[in-house]
Amino acid sequence: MIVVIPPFRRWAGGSDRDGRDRIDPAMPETTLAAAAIRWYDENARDLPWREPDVGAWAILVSEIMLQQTPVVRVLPAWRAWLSRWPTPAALAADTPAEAIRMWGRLGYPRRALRLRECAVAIVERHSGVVPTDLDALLALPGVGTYTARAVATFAYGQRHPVVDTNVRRFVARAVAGEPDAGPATRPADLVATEALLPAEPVRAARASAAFMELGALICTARTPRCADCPVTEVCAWRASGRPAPTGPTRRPQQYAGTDRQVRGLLLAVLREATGPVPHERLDLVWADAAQRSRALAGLVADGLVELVGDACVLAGDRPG
DNA sequence: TAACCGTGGCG
DNA sequence: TCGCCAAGGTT
Repeated sequence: MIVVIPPFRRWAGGSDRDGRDRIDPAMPETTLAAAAIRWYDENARDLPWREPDVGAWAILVSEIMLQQTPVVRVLPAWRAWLSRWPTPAALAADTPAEAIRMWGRLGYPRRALRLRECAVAIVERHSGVVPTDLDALLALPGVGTYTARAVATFAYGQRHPVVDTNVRRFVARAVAGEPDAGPATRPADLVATEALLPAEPVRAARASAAFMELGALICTARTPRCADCPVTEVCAWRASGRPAPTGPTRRPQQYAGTDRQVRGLLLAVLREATGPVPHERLDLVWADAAQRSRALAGLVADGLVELVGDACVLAGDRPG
């Protein structure tokens, strides 16, 4: 396996004179981490899942909810969810339908289903305690590379690179000098971010939180606030004159007129309903019958909806 | 790898 | 107005 030494190693360790090619545990933490943490100490948002006494379950719930969903919309949903289901066991004992209802309009309702499956798995495999092991976390439904590392890091203080879209963008700019990150997280992104982390685990966790916060508040996708950035002195993107993205811009995902919109409309009706919803009621939400039935079939296949005779209910809802 | 999977707010 | 974006995961 060929290991490519990224150019930021030139200054990542604070010294490049010995030409070292691997991270020395005793090496002082990176310029980026130190500056980011200093900034984070003064500028971090007061988000409830960052409070010191918050448990792993609450952090896991926040991470799932925050997938592709802005913080402001997650805040009330997170409070309501944990108030109702303070433990994995509590959620595991309830129906998918209630989880889907509680999810409200956060979007991507399959996450509600997976979060409940996650709770079931935690009860069955881990005695109701969110596992600490990275591989055990990765094995949970709805938990991928980012979420597993985020929980292991922020809930348990382990030292892992935590790479979300904010961190990818921040590292792509500050370290690689690129105007934006690639569309998906790659192993190389984990390697590049890991190289920036302080050696001490709890401080590494703080660095990860700081990188994420910088990406969310300063090193934003559209209009980066470089004037307020704590690492602007060492930012490779700024040093090269903030070049604009060159390659083909990936087209944004479509929504209007797609099956996803129809699924959303159908599920909104079922969420509000107290009993089984006749097909005639669902017919009202979308004119195209073929697309309507395709969307409904998708909801059923995903386990969000069940057919009860000539009507529909959220999965697990009692027909009567 | 790329398409699929919601929803709402903002520039 | 409407394209773009928001703490991804799954297939």
